[in-house]
Amino acid sequence: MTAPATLRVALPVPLPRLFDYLPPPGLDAAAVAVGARLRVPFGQREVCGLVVGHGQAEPGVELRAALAALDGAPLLQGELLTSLRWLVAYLHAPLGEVLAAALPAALRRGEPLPDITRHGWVLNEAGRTALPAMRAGKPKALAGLLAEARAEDWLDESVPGWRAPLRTLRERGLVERVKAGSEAETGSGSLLRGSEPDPVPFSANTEQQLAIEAIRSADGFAPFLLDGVTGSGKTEVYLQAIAECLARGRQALVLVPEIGLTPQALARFRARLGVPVHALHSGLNDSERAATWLAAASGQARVIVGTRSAVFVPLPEAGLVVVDEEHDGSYKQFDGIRYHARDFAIVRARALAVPVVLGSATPSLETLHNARCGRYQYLRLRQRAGAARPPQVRVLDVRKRPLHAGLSEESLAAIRAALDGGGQVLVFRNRRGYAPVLLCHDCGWSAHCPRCSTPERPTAMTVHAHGKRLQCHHCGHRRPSPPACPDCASLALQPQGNGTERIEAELQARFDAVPVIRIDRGSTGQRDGLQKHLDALGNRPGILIGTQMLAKGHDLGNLVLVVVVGIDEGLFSADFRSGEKLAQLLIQVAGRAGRAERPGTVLLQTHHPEHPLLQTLVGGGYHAFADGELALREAADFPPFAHLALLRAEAKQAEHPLQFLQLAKTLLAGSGIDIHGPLPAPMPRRAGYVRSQLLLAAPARAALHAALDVAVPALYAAPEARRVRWSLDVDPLDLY
DNA sequence: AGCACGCCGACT
DNA sequence: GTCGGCGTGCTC
Repeated sequence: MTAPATLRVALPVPLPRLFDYLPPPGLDAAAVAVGARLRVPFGQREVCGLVVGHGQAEPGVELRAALAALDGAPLLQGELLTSLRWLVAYLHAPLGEVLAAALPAALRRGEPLPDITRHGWVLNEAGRTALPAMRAGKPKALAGLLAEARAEDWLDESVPGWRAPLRTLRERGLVERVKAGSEAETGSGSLLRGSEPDPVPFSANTEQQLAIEAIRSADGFAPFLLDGVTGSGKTEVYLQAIAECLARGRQALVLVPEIGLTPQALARFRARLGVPVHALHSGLNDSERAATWLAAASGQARVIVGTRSAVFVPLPEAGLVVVDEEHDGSYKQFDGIRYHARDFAIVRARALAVPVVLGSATPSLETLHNARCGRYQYLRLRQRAGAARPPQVRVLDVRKRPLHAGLSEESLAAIRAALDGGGQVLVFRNRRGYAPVLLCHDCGWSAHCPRCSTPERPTAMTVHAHGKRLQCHHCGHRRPSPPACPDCASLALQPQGNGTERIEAELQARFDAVPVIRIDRGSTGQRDGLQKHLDALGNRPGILIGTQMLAKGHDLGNLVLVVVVGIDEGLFSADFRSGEKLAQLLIQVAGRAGRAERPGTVLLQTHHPEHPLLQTLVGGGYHAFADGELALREAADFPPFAHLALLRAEAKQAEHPLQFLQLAKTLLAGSGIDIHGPLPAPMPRRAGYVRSQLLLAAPARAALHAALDVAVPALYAAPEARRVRWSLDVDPLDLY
């Protein structure tokens, strides 16, 4: 007698293994497809997993039967499933967790597939008869449109408030509801068609045409870096490439950063492309997300624009992938499955054999390096569209100057002048969660690690124990905080940091005649809250105060001055990527000023006016900075010239993370990769947990992964692992 | 990750 | 006397 057939199931649990089940009662195992969801008993509970294979029961192992197969056809299959398996190997993460992360939450929980049938409205016989005689008004206007069947989603986008006049037509018995593709639908498939593409002719300059032509002539997988300054028309290139892709009958996927998916941006895509554009972002509820995901899987959705997790939509008819603002840190997931959506987008484009366009005014050094090595085709847009002129950038030395809530008197005078001239001001506080650095306000001195610093790359020591102690986060070196500045003997040593609240209070007191609006997560509810604030301000003089949220996106029509405070932490942060992040941020913020006819001014307040990053950036722009930074990274064996992974662990008892990481170090020793640590994390205590980490580095990616392939399974099995919360971060963006 | 089982402190 | 703290172990 042959062994019973079984189902191999990946479950959403942090265990690096699969589980075998007998098929649900009354069902043959072969009838359950790979890629379908399966509800199974698991311990004392029920969970929903994915079938990833079939097998045979081994003698002596008691298997439980699955409860129900949830899908007749696979949900995950083909290229997406293959790419996700690649991701599992790359992240060294459990298959079940990765597959769960790729599914929209509603489907992950095992909910039934939502109905994605599209409906529309069309005039019936009576309606066509009545139309000519109708009184002018909204019902008649709508009736005119409904001479042809129109989809509800098209009406949502094109005819605001259409449901009220529709009600009138329905009460008079003039219209009927139809399904897309049904016989009642007049015309040929008109429900699937959107509005006509915007007839406004598109005028590309030479550089844009070259870029469009290069993307058009790509055959199969072809990665592009589209490197263009703010206002150079990257979006126009995307739109042309997408239109081309649609014309070939293929789907397009566009990834945007979290703050980039504004209603205005979507409206522009919709107006220009003439097909429904499916948005996938945090503002949607679970069933809307599931519906969009399925619409992509069915081929119904032709253009999908979404944030990080949209990289997991199925694309059975893919033709193009775009990653806008590819340098943006929000593409990296920071908990759970720590994937990078930009990197995974490239993997998928390769598997799908389609072009992938990475766009940015400030490309990440990884991408820039790939472009310069010839791995990506390098497309540059240097010309700004229209009359926009770049802003004037000035570095403001604030050493020994009196500061008012962190603002120098020169900055305050500039703000006064800008407001008096009827302009708007943005006070941008750089705050990216850098660990605090001790700084001398009189001379700019800050503490550097004597063991890890080089003249080109000083490594800051971070402030611990309420300012009493300094510690290097690379080598663990510790010393007490000095009572006075070792360089100038000043007592004006202070940990960096002036919150936006204090700046707001100061500016409100000084400029009480104009609105002072603080924008941050606390003061502004969600994405729409910010837009409402901006709408209320209009073009009137006023002051905006904020952090990253204000760096880009929303247009401020009358912005003439940007004051940037708090950049010194970024100049000397312990994190090797802080310079790159600061440079990108400063360029992006500067791009906010002077987008109108008059050039804007950007003031950079600093205790380090001579710092090479500022000098290079102001003098030579982002690419001059990137040249220097890449040389430093190469000399110091940092990415993109080395590959990193960070093993983190935390527990309430300090010895547990150390024991765990020590074990990891033992498991990895002898594999030829560099191991640094275990070190206490720069912010070692959070909510009673003690955190520690082990940094792994290798010049070649293969060596790093070979070492992890051996060590990670052993870590899962180790008793030390159960006493800590641990995670592995491949290609970490932050070293903490 | 959940969830149960199991063995020690402050409460009705 | 029990309610509940989180250490340890297991999940086809």
